[in-house]
Amino acid sequence: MKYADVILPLPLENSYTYSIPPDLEQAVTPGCRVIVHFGKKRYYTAIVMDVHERGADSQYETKEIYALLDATPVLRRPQLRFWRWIASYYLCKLGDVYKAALPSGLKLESETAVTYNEEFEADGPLRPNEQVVLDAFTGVLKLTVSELEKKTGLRNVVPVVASLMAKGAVEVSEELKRGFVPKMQTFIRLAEAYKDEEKLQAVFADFKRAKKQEHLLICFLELSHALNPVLVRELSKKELLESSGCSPAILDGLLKRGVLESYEKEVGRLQVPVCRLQPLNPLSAAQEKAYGEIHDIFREKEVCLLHGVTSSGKTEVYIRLIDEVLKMGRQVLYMLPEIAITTQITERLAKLFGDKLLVYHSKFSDNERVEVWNRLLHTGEPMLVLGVRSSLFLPFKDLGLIIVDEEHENTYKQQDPAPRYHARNAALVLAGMHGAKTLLGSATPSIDSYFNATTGKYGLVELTTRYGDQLMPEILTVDIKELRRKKIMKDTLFSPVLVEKIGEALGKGEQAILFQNRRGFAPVIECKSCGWVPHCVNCDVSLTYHKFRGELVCHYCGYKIQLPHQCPECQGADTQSGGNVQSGGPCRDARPCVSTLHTMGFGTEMVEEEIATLFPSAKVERLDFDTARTRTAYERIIADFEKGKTQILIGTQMLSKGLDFGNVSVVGILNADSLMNFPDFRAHERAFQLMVQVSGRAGRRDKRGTVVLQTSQPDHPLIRMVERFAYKEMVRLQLGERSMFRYPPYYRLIVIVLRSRNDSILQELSALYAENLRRRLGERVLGPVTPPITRVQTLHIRKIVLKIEIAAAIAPVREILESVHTEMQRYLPFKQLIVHYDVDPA
DNA sequence: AGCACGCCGACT
DNA sequence: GTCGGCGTGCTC
Repeated sequence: MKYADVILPLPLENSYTYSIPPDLEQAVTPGCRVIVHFGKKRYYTAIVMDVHERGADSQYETKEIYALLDATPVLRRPQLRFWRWIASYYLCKLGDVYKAALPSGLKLESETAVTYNEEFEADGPLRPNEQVVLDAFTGVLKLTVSELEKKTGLRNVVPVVASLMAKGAVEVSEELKRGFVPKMQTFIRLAEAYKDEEKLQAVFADFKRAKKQEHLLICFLELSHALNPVLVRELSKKELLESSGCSPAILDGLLKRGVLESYEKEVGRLQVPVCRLQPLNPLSAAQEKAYGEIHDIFREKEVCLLHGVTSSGKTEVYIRLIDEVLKMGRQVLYMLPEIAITTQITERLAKLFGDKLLVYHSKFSDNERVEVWNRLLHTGEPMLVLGVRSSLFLPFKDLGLIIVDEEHENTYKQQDPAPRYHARNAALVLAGMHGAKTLLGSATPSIDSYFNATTGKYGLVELTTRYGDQLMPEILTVDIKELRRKKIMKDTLFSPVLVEKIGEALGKGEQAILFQNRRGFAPVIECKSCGWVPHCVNCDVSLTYHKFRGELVCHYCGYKIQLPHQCPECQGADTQSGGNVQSGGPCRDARPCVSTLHTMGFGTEMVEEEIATLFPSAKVERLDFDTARTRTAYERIIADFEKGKTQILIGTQMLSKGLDFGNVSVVGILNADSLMNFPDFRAHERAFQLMVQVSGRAGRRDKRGTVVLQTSQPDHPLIRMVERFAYKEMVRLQLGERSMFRYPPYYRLIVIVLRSRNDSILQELSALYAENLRRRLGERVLGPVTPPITRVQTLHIRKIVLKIEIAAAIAPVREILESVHTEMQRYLPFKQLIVHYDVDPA
């Protein structure tokens, strides 16, 4: 008897052993997907890790593998090694990695389906809920439990279904959700019998009045070259009907005559390659030099950091390297942060690399992602994958190069569900497993990478001139505190300079970008009579006012309510008291003339509203999470701005990601303070990166751009450094602080996040937890601390921070963490805590 | 993660 | 007295 150890897509510690049915003994191999029954009901897609003959000796009863999904493994051998590394370094379960790694089209799960029994007649009165569930079956016989819950609006239909089943009204079964569905298309071919010219002549002679059919057949012969064995090609039904202009009825006539035949064929969803590939652009002298240096560095080092100012043409250098690696017959992974993968870059690469290019992106459909996966799995060809974080998990064969563009982007760190991995750092490990080189690129490298590059761990290459010797933009810092004091900026978000510069730009047919890293209309509203502020019921945050939708929304959990007509606390009494606004900014009545509610602070929606009144004739658009929900919406906004359909683009940090616009002469940073003043050791690094990246959007081929930087701390050292694009100075200053306060890159941070619904248990046990850790790790343990946002989704949060010497091995630390965790489980209320680790938090 | 078992409050 | 709330433990 053979057994397979499998891993399940669940956060479980261990692998599970199933017996292999005799007829599958040969076929089940590591890396294959199998369907297994796990628990009382559910079926899951599991991955075979190991096949062996021991087993059966243990306490539990071994179940049999239910089905084998793959004739050949869906994973390549090194991938499992990579999964194991992620799980061990980022302190999570292998099942978490599995869940993140496979596109969901490859992870079929079972779901309970409920079938209505048509013969059912109630022999007694049904309870109201039972009737509601049965009523959902009008017109359909079968529904899944989740469909039923949606349709009935009931929170928990399972018990109702159970009682209906007992009465014989319904039956339930476990069914696998549909996974990957191949895309089929109908094609048309000439029937075998008519491949002979004479026979075909006879058909034409026979057409008589059927002129349309005759026309269609001629079209078919022309398009398909069916009679020429050299040129013959497959012709889809769609193409035939479109180019001939005939209706399906006419084709049916020919099909009935038996002259033509139709057949179904699987077609790919992946982009159709452009017909002719373009040659590579020649590199500028500076690019050529950088390219040469990278080459030299790769002779001795595994990693190279390319620090190239915005518009220096880093992409051209990448393209040259990609081309070279592909020509050596190896594969390339080109990673970008999620929102930077636009049609711009995709088209550019498609023109150069044609069908060697694969794009892997969360906004692609799941079927498309499975196709990319399968394509890589079944080919050893050199391929270029343009992808996001999760593309690290694709089944590469022999990677030669990984490019991590915009390497400083913190979206490379996965935040919420485990595995909380950093794709840039994980890329280095993956590259190591393939013997590949890694190129990190950024205009504002992360301090960590820059540190590694200057201390010799990585190579460093700099591109200091912008393409075409375009100048860096001029930065005009505006003291908004002063302007407010002088009542010049009393009730507006825009300083006079900014308004003037925008006006000038519009006058010359140029464009402007306005940056405010906060979406919605205002982050807070307040009753100016009684001071009431609406808060989220689940989280410890104020609700953000979204004027467009008339809602108050929680940006942490999505909870939303309608904007109340008046203050629910005081009903808007005492309207005359005139407000207790302390903040410097302008404020608006959330419901003018009606209530005492007014706004505090501002987001992109308010910027949009005010700009529309200042420049009524300009076409304005907003680019943020709310307007760019889908790929098409996002790309439309970008495309409209590129084409000049829009003159002013307002947005959050979505604007800062590697977009190149040719006609932007003004960039406004509306409030730099909100970027700098938040409690995180990386706040200044990030603020600098954001401001420099956004500023980099200003400037045109022939003209220096202008950035208006509004802040209430114009003398802040960080602002001064942004003005001069003094990257190295910023790094030096930050490194001083980091080393003094034991932060990365000198120390490795591991955060233990403890959450609980019960705050007092959380307080007590987190202190105990930290104490236990301190006993083993001493001064390296900080906290527990309560984060600035103390409660998210009804869970209170505390954090314990570990600062580990960078040279220390992680394995002993992991052992200590594990043993302390086990120790903690002795305390019974510990079960009420949800604990996870965040290694190298972003 | 599900799902079942098991123990306590508000209803028939 | 039950229905059903969710705390706790297990799944090869």
